[in-house]
Amino acid sequence: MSSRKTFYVTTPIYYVNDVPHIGHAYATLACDVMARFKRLDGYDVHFLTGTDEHGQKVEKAAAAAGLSPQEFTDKVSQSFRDLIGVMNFSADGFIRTTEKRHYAACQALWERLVAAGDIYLGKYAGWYSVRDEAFYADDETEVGADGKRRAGPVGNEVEWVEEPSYFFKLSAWGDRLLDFYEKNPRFIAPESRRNEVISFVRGGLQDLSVSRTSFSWGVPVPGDPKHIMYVWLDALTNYITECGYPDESNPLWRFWPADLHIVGKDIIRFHCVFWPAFLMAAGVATPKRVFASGWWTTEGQKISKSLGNAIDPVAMSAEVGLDPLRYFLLREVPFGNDGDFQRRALIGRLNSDLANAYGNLCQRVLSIVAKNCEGKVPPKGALVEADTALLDRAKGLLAVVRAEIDEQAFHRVLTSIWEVIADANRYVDAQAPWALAKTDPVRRDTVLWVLAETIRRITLLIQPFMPGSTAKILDQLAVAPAARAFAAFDTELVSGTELPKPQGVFPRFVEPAKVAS
RNA sequence: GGGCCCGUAGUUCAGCGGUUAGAACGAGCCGCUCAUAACGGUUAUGUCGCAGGUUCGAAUCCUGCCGGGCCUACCA
Repeated sequence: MSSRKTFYVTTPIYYVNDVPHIGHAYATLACDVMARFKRLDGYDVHFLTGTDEHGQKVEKAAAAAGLSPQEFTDKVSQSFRDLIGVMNFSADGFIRTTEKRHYAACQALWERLVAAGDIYLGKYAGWYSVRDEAFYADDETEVGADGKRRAGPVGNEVEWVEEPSYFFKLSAWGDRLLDFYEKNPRFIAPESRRNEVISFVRGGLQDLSVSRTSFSWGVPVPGDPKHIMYVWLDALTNYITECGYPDESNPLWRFWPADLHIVGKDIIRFHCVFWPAFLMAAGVATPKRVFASGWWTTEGQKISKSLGNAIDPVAMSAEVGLDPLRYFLLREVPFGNDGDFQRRALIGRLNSDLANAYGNLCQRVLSIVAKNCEGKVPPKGALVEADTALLDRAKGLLAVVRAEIDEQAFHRVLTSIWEVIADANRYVDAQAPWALAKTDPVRRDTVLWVLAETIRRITLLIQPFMPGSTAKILDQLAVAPAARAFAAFDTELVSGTELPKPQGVFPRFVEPAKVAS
């Protein structure tokens, strides 16, 4: 029915072995901004997040908690679903790998891979450490003085284990993957990740063991249910399960292939090597782009459970406000880099960028309008050069921001917008509308109109980052909900429109502990 | 061991062959008073990690070294 361009963006599905922290919120936030931006820009958008719930670890964690795996995952999955509300994420779908539809999709994909001749039954053999629950390659082990073979970080004893396993013929896909990367230079970002992946693939690929018989919490292999599918084959499939795979008549199938998978840098290989190989083998279109985000540290330290220094997005947003937190995460660090979460930096951004620059700009302009223009959008008179210069900068922003959004360069988007905010503050000082009030009210009105109009344009563009706060500002400018999409970017505020009483949107943050001195 | 990335003002970073190396935040001084003690103007600080080399010319290219981070597959 719709001929609009589609845009499909996904978060990683989060492993339920962990409770949500700032890292999860960060990846989902980036997707949320992409989704909101594209919706405002007229796209038919689907934004998916969810939870990855299978595997031996979950099985064991559930047992330890005295719950069935299903009860356990129900509980943890819900905490991720709750994060959506807390962070004001605009997810269209939430998928769980324990859903029936997902089993169906995984099994269908498996059968397609078997039919294509890319899966065979073999034997998985290796040095296994019971303590580490992990296999080690030959060269990762060494025989000690006591004649025992050891491996791993703490040198646990290993034994030779063989178990039947299905394999995916990944070794046959190296050249086709390299070719794929070359023809699709935008497939992996940032650049350094792309280099890593290419050098990994150039180094040669081994066949991938894609089934396990050592546990049962997962998707059974069709026709051989003693085998459970390798969790990554299972997990990656979620992106097409959502679109209805294998039923290509499903209305959501229009979204495949995905435009963007945002992932953590730790799972880049699964998304950039295994996933396209599986899809190509099964004859399914490959996603267009995978972007690897970095990690956050806290005040210079790695986030770890033992230090208990994980940033809780719920508590943090309750303290400083949700939108300032969202702004900070995407402004402070170039997306794709690692970042350090410093409280001082967060407060600094909140006060200087939001309260002083943007919030105060809105407030100073709107309060002059309220006091001088009968609370209506002032009349727009003849424009002079200074007026058009500012208006043109604001108008030009949409094209700049579009381009940066498509690169996931969120910090540059915000930098560009804030340059115009600084211009607007300079313009206020230069034009001094409070002085014009006495000498030239007509000119004053035009100046105020130019400012209100500039604020409107800027605010439209900030919506994806701070949806709650920008809605309040647009309310204060009496911009109708229908006029908040980018299709209305090049309309103008209509003089004479009644405006509500202005109210500050970004209060300064003062550290409660700090006593005024 | 192999590979990738990074080291530039107090801080976070931009610049990636060409006049006296930039921005923001923070600091000093001045101005303004519409505004959330907010805004504007202005000043200051850098052996551009170290050492060689290429070049008329290098933060920018090459080599080596020092320091930091990441990847080097089957827990996810």
